Amino acid sequence: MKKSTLNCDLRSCFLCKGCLPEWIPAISSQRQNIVFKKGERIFEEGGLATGIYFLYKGRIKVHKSWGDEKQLILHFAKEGDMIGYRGLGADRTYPVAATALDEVTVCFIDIAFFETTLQVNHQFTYSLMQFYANELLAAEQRMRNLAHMDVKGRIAETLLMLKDSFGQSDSGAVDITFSRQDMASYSGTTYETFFRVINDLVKEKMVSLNGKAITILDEEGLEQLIAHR
Amino acid sequence: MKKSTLNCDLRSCFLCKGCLPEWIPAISSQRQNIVFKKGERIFEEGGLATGIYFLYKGRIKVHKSWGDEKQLILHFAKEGDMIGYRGLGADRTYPVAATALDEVTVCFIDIAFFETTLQVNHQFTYSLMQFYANELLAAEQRMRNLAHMDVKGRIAETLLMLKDSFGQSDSGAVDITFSRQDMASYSGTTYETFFRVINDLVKEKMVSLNGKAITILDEEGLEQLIAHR
DNA sequence: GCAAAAGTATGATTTAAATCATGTTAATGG
DNA sequence: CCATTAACATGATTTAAATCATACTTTTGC
Repeated sequence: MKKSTLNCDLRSCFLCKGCLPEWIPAISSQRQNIVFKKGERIFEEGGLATGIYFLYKGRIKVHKSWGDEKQLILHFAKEGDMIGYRGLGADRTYPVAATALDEVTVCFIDIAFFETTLQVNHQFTYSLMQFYANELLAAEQRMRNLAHMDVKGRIAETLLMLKDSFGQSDSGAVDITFSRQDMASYSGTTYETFFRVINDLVKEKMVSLNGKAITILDEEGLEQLIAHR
Repeated sequence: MKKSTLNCDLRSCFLCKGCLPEWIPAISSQRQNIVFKKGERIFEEGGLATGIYFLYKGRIKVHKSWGDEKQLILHFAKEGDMIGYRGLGADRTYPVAATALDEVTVCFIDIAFFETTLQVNHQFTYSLMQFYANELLAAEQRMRNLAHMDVKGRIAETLLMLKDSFGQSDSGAVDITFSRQDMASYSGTTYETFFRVINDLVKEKMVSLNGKAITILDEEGLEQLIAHR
């Protein structure tokens, strides 16, 4: 973690897009651009919530752990995404941890300033409320999936989600490059099981492997694995 | 479902407590008090979101189904609670269903009026945002539990949650009276497994049974089942 | 440039929990 | 009030997925 030389453009993140134009200078004077190295922890689960982060460059995983071995990845964040917003809940601690997956540049907004922003920008507060509402929907959907969908379905869902958010490589194919470990943790399974299921999917010609990358061949097929049987 | 003769008191629900006093007359003229019979569906999963409900009397379960057999209960609501707020998300349909567990009286607020309320009552919008944030936290906690905690732990958690929200019977003991089916669906397991685990807990003297009711004897013990091992 | 660590690959074994099967008891609506 | 359905109880069986064990391969920090 170190101060960045690169400053964000004050217009591509959720915060800057949602605020009154008059408020942008205030943001500009308060924001701190910070760089994290690959693998570095941005904040810890249970740690004091000091502020909100807007991701300017790179990828971050947001996760919650069980014991010290198992973790569930809740979210993969990319450019433009906001993280740390879970710290706005009841007890002002982060209920999750966040780790950089690449070298990452973030814009940090102090929690006190963020709250002032909410008081001043009513429309932004409304957008944030809607944002939370949608996150809640998604979380409950995944809750149901963890409870009732089988692993294969959950992995199919993970692949499609990753394709939608991170897909489209330069080659035109929909390549996905996260570690199997992380993709398994997002799916709520072990990496051994993840690996086996991916092998099945390759046999069934729904995906193909080129080195690390997983390429989706049959989106329809994957969607059918998700439908309740 | 029928119109209620009984009207709510305009001060005990989340809406009335969070709004400007000047807005209460507007609420009063817009609200509709409705009664649902035990077992009646208040709204359907996937149905068009028409408004928000505030529970004035009785209990409601909020659930999401998988196929037509399995369901996951997301929330048990009681007097003062708000339901239907998940319909405020992206596509204006309820992502969950709600069913009356007793005879229930609700106060229904039309979605258009609710949105006007949000525009007028900034502090209420802020409270609602915080409410969602806390729900999100809780949902993600449960997601992790479904992924990594064993059934016994999840059932212990369910019992403690029910005790906190619904406990305290007249006898002073912490009695819980929901159907085993529903408690199992909340825990993310089958009722057979739920039953077996409850038997174990009885043997271990952590709970006791008096007819339908489950009484918690050893809260500490249950909490230990939740701690990650 | 090399060593240690992190990630990947794969088969064998175990286990937790779901499913199946069957009987009993309790609700509730016609 | 009786009948039909829903909820409860319990043992036997199956199965999906985790765990264990072992080997290989790729990173990356010193």
